[in-house]
Amino acid sequence: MRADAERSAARILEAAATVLATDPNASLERIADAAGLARATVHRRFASRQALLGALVDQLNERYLISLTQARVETAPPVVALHRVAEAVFALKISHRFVMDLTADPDNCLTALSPEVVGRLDTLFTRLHEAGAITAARPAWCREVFLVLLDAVHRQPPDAPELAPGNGDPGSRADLFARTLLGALGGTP
Amino acid sequence: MRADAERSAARILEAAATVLATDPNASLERIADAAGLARATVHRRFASRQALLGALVDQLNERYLISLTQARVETAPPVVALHRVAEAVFALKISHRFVMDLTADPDNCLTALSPEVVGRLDTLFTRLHEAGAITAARPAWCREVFLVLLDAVHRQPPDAPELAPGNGDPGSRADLFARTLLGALGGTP
DNA sequence: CACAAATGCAACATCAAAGTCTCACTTACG
DNA sequence: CGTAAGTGAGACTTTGATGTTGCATTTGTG
Repeated sequence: MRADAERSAARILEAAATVLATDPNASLERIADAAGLARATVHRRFASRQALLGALVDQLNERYLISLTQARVETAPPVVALHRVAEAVFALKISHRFVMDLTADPDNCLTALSPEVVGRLDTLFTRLHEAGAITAARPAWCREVFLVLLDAVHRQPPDAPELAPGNGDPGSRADLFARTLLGALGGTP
Repeated sequence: MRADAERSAARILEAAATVLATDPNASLERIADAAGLARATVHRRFASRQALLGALVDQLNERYLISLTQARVETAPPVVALHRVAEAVFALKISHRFVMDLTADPDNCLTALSPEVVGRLDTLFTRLHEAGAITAARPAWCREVFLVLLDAVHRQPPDAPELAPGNGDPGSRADLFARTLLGALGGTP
């Protein structure tokens, strides 16, 4: 594969992430426009819409794994790890409505988040519980709240008072998110 | 309008609420099937898909208003009112993903929840804040968390341990929801 | 009962998006 | 530089959903 082809694929994935964040049902043409490419090129790089979505999910999972590793979810103090994960996730600028839609899709047997990502997230929640940072014990419940709150914080405008004074940068959002999540799961932020 | 026609309209709205809860993009044919009616009948009762969605939103708002009034959000102790509203909302069995999707839709200028519902919800949040039940001060932020957590609790299976021992009835879900929301907004459930 | 209204059924038109193909062109890379 | 690969543009087919219409049948209501 030539270098520019690879670049095109990357631009398409980036554009898809951006466009699908605000409209999970956007057409491939809108994605192509956002990427500055012709619609035909999208079809050349990705055989079908399903394939593009799959590649997007794969990329999401890869980046999640990197973030989870860098946050040392298995070894660092769990609350610290949570903040690190949150900051990394907001830096990704990925819409989690998209993930929720995929997991809720009936004809989509595979959950959007890979088993490895789910497992490591669950590890984090288990450690948070053992450390007394949260009272919720069941990782599946924690994960659900985790995802919807990511979405909620992601949608706040950059000038929301809750985000002060960082003004919407990933760190500021991560703080609000971690505080809200810990409270929601029965902890004392 | 004849009595059975009115019944059909009601059945369609009910089926639409059920089907759209699991798939916000379900076709009118699936909704018609769920209602046990022909697709043509759906088009007779509702001129267009948009009209059906509008009617669904109207019904949602009506029921919300009734619930807010019955919960006495303006006068009862705010935490009690919150529990009452939550219980009523879960009894409605309405998907809030649907609402979120509508509010996020770019070409849908009108927000799904009516100004009156939004206003009365904001009153509740303001009273919760004044009473010291939550620390979050901005109603818009509270509303966002309110909606996404409704969705999260709504999606929990009836046998989730968090719901014990009511086993998924509206009251049990309402308790989990209120506890989670208060914690998320900085209170002490 | 008798009539008007509602429904089911099927056919039809319309439309947007997905997917395929060709061809002229541009660009990367050996 | 020359070739092979990538791209843009456009035409085309297919598919699924929406919306419309006509007609026979059923059903509610005065």
